[in-house]
Amino acid sequence: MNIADVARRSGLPAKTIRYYEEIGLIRPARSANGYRAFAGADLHKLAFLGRARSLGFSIEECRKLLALWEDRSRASADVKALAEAHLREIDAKIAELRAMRGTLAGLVSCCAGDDRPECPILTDLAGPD
Amino acid sequence: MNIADVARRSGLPAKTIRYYEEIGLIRPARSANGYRAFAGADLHKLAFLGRARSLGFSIEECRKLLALWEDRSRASADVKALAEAHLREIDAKIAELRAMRGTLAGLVSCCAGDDRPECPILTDLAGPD
DNA sequence: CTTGACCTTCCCGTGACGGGAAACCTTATG
DNA sequence: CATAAGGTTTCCCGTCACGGGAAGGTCAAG
Repeated sequence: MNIADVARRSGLPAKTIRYYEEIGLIRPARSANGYRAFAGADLHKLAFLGRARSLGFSIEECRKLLALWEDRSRASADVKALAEAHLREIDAKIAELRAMRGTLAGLVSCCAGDDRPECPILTDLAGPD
Repeated sequence: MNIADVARRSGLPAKTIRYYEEIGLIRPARSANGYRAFAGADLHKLAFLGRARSLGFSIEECRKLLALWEDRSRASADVKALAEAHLREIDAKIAELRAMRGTLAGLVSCCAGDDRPECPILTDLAGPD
């Protein structure tokens, strides 16, 4: 399989696949002409990576997940710990965004939104004076 | 005021303040010795920027907010539109994170988390086979 | 006069790629 | 057989919003 096939089948852009090779997540073979020659296992890994990334795991977390996946003597506790740590990161981000959202929504609801210059959003950003 | 004073009073790191000057958000005067000489207006702008950034506005959005703040003939509708657009971005991010969280929490709850290798998290990431 | 605390600019690194150039390879068509 | 079109390679720069750290100038205190 050439890179375009793998890109189509994995749903990842060719650029991303080359990047993943560069940082050592995959090691596709090479054909005589220098083209990357992807095997089924490479495709499977890329699909795995795509799904892990879509759940918000960082590249380094994906690297660990991939290692666990390939380690048949893994303990599921290690995978679960990784996932739970990521879950806590997600929760922290959601909490931060919700706090922003709350403040901003309050300001927006106070703003007339007409052609006059008075604006509680700017007044708040300008701070207490 | 030197940069350390402004950093302390605005809550922004000196590095950030220099960066904001570099990209044209502020234009502090210079003393004879080459040091930045911040006026009250500069400090006020930096505090404004710090608050806008803490609400998640991008640098370019902050630039627009700053321009609106300094434009006494602004229409509050313009500010409100900017804030509402940002609110929609925040909502989109929250929705994306909540979707991730939902999927991941489901997988985590199915994982035994013991020393056996069987792990539904990895099985799911590996895809339908 | 020296020490130490400031300040300056400059350059590299982050994360996870995307865009685009220059050059090579393959396949289809005339 | 020549050529055109499309696929592939590497390489390098740009993103966003700074942070780290080096090399060197400045200032106030002892």
